Parts: sequence; C-alpha cells; structure tokens
Amino acid sequence: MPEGPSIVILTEQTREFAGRTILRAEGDAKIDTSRLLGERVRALRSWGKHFLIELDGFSVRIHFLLFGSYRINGRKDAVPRLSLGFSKGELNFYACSVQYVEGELLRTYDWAGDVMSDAWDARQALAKLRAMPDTLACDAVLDQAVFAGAGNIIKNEVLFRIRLHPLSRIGALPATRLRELVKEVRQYSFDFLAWKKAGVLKENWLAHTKTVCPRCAIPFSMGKLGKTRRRSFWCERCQKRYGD
DNA sequence: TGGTTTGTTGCAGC
DNA sequence: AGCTGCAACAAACC
Repeated sequence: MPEGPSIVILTEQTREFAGRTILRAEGDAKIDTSRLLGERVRALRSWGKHFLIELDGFSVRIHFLLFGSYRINGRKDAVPRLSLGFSKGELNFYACSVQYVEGELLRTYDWAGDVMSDAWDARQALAKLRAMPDTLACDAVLDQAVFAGAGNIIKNEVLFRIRLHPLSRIGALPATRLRELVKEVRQYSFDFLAWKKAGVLKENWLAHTKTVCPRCAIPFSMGKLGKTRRRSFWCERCQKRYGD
C-alpha cells in the first residue's frame, strides 16, 4: 500500500466521491471527527505517500505507513481508524495515521517534489540533491523532501536499473549520473503504477527481495544501509560505487 | 509458526 | 545542538 503510485491508484478509485457530502464520520483516530459532518469533498489528491481529502479550508491527511489499508464501499473485520459515510457510498481506513491539514492544499504542499505529480520538477530535485553532497544514494532516494512518494521498493529498483551502488555519495556523482538518478526515480514510479494496476508489480522486480543478480548472475548483496537502515539489495559487480 | 516489512514519529542518550 | 538508534505502532505475507 504505502508507496506513492499506490496512493495515486487510491485517488483514482475514489474520484467519484468528489462533490459528495460527509453525513457520518467516526473511528478511533485522534482527531475530532465531528468537524467533518456536513463537509463537502472538494477533491481527492495524493502527495507522495499522503492521501488527501480536500474540504473547504482544510483537508484530511491519511498516511498508511507500513500496515495501513482501506475499503471503498466495503468494510473489513477491524475497527476503522476513520470511517466516512456519504450521501452515497462510504470510505473506510484502517491502521493509518489521520491528521487535519489547515489551509489550502495547493499552497501548503510542495507539488514539484511529488514524483507522481504533473508539477514534478526534476531541476528542483537536482538542486536539492546538490545541497546534500554527503548523503548516500540509498538515503537520498528515500528522502521525502526530494522524492515524495519514493519508498524502499522504488529505491532498490532504481539503483539497480541505473547501475548505481547504494553507498555512493551524492556529491561524488558525475552530473550525468545525478540527472539519470532523478529521471529514473520518476520513470520507475510510473512503471510501478502501471504494473501495480496490472497486478504484476512483484513479477517485474529485478532487485528488491532478490538473491541473484539478473544481469551477471552473482549473488546479490543485502544489508540495512545508510541512516535510514532500510533493506538494500544490490550487485557489487554491476552497480558502480562513487565516493568513499 | 514466527520473522519480516512497500513507513514515520518521538524520544533517550550521547 | 544535532545526530543516531531504538521503540512504538499494528497487519499481511511467506
């Protein structure tokens, strides 16, 4: 559920709820759900891994973290974190983080930083990366201030696809390699989206959870690298390491 | 069956 | 002060 493309799918699946009025709001989220009663949904959006229900002057921000789930016009056998009943249909969210965001979404969020957004700006991402030369590639891809929506699967697949070692220092990358990194995070995110929709995401993984390199057939390395300590899968032979 | 994880926050300790 | 490591959260998968 968690990475950006999956949230894009959720916004598409809930498009029909735009314009509807919230008639019932409950759940064990630590927010005042009564505030939602009578509110009309202006839009459903995603920013990175955030799912946003835009209302008048404020929004509901849902983050699914690692374990969150949802049901559209259905329920699962669990207490919902947030359950919204509309004039027609209902939305149920489980095991997620729910917060209010005050003000206008289009002003409060950095839409150029969302890898799935039409407003995505590769040049701004490049500038952010240049300002963090000591950061490792494996941490940089997971940085939501640079690549909002990128997660651990995207990290491993992108670094393998462009043959870049996860322990490379960002400041040691030649300009062409840095541009390639930015371009591929966006490109792979859309491949992820298409494969997820087609139900073939896992079948297309080249590196994530793999034990053998599909290019040269030597065993993959695996370790919890960088400040983020997230699992990395890489090939010592195929993925070039810059800096040290 | 139990270990693992597509994620983030907050806090203790250094 | 700023960094890092860890716990907490909590559910499906293999």
